[in-house]
Amino acid sequence: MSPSEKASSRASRRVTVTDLADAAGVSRSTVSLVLRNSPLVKRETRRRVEEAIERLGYVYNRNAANLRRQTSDMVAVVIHDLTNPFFAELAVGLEEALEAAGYVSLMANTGDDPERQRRVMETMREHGAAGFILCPAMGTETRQMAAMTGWNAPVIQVMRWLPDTRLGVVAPDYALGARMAAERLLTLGHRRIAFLGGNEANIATVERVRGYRAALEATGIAEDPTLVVPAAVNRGGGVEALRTALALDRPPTAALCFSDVVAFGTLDALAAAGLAVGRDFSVIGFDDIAGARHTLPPLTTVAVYSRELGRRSAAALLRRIADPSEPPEQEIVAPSLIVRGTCGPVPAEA
Amino acid sequence: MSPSEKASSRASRRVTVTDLADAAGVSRSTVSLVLRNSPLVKRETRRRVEEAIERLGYVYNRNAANLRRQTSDMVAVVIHDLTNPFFAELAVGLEEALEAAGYVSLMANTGDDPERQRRVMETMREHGAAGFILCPAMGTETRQMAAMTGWNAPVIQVMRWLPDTRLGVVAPDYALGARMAAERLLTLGHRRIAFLGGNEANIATVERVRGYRAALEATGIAEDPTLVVPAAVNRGGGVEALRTALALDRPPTAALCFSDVVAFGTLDALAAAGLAVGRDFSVIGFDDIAGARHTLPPLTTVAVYSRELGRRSAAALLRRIADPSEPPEQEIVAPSLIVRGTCGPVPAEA
DNA sequence: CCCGACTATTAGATCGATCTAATCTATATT
DNA sequence: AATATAGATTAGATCGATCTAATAGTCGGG
Repeated sequence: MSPSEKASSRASRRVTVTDLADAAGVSRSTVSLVLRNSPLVKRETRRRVEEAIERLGYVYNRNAANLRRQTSDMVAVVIHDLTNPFFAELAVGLEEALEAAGYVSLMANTGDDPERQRRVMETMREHGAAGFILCPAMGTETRQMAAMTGWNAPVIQVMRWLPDTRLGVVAPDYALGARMAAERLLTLGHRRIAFLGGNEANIATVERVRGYRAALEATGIAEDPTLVVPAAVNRGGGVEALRTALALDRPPTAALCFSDVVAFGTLDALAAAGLAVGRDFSVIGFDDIAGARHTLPPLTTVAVYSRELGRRSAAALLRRIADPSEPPEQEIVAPSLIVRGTCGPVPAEA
Repeated sequence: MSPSEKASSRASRRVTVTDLADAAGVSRSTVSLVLRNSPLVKRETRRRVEEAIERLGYVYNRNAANLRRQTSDMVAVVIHDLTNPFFAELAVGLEEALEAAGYVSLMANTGDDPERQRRVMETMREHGAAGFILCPAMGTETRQMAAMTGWNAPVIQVMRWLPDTRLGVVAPDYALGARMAAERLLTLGHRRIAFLGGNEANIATVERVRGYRAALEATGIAEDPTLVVPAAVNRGGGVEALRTALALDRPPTAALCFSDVVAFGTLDALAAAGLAVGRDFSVIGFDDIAGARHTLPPLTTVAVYSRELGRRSAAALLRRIADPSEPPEQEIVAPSLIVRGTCGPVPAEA
């Protein structure tokens, strides 16, 4: 192993199969067979090649191999906001499952910028990504999504989706989650229930509101559009939305929030208004992020299991990569209601 | 140009420069010049080639180009925990800067598993990553890091680093941050100050404790080892550490926490113990994550600007990719103290 | 001693782009 | 008219691996 010192110290050309072939006294073909663990090669020959690999410090070139084999072991993961813990969990679940399956992740954060999204997806396509996992940026045009169906790689939308395309989808059943949450509040006697946060341009809001309305309707409660208060999906949005709701002529006694983060803001604003959460006013969040169990009182919320959704979308993509003829599926996963301490019966004087 | 039609309608083989050359009636070389925007080609010729690109739906193959040019436009980003908002911000800053520079990010989450880290780094190396950004998993062996210096691609450690290697580092000045925080508490009259959370196997803890000790020593305060309470760097760890500290014979009147998340737990535990934060007990966090301004009272903390650190580490890596002879730098960035509401003068009766 | 049936190995083409060095016009210079 | 110069294009080798089809070598059966 001492002669190898020289080779590794020279920072020159990289070591290739040809070098290995020369060093081991065999052909490139044989080296290639060894690299791919073919049973065709004789024990002793394999040993010689492996010794050369070790001695010369050979590094396999996956890009060259993929080029020749017309395959790819890269998957594109395009998320709109990784700093949102909900999507960070998703990304981690995705990457974990892809790595386990032998794929490597090309990851990008679009910051909800459709133009940047278009750019990175194009670049990843030029890199020969075997498939795409996409959480579409707000404002993504239908045309752009439709164009992707022409690509020869499968695309799975996660968490958000555009309604009119024939691409795969993996997402929580937002409508069901919202419905379960609203039903909980109805059971507790609440009749004026607000929906706080979100934006009807976003499918995730549309679906949640749909579930919320369905629950009210099933109980025979007349719809009051003023109770649906759009707002930014961050903590500040929650503060603002609650203030708006409380200022109504007939204010609500409970609120269903777009997300846990929005619910945090709502709790802040309730504290500021001197209202006791769970007694004077009830709140339910959405997502069940890590912080949800630590609010005071702990937040009742709808768990969507984003890490698990990451694993499932990876699995769905891998299925379609393995068999492109498989039709795209819409996998809508049921969430569950996590009852903690922010909900109580409707206050007496109401 | 009509015989080419057949090729595009068959969903079979991908379109290559050769197809474009045939369609435009020029050679592959000329097509290649057009693709790279060379000024050598005549206006009219370029037009013909571009028309063919459009018509045949050509997709550039970056891997093939990189193979031939012996270059790479991929950078490896290996983070130990993306679900930690502090690191998520880092990753977003990194990816943003890399994308702007024309690179694509191979991203992986190691979950603090050194073996998984080794595996993904090896895979990314085989993909020909032009450089590596690594936040080393806890328990990473020095040997493994040393091996990377033999790779022909630059490696930058971020946020955490192993002390004995000659790789680049970009990180906050944890010692300075902790020192500033401790000095703040000393100025307010506190004499018994605890350090809560972290683990001395982690350089980030070692450094913070060093800064904390330096501040005490400069004020002539004798060191009390019982006041340094190791704990998990999550919310539960903060709860536990504070309880331990309060149970001491001579309990502290203030605490410097390993991170904001630990500080959140500390605030939880203080509330549970019936102590008023900022009056009975003072707390300072570390990181300044998004939730820090929303605690009650808002958390005084040390801001490390992780997104900016992401940009800087990307810049440092790109410099070394551009000029490999450039020596690795250690870029230790000064943080700043963000004074909010969790600190007050030392209570009278103490 | 030849033939078929294995086992182990290999020469050479190939994946999709780029690069080098050469070729071929057309125009300007002497 | 011959030559130099610049502009536009191209043939063919090349990057690092893999694949196909062919070739040696070995052995037993007839």
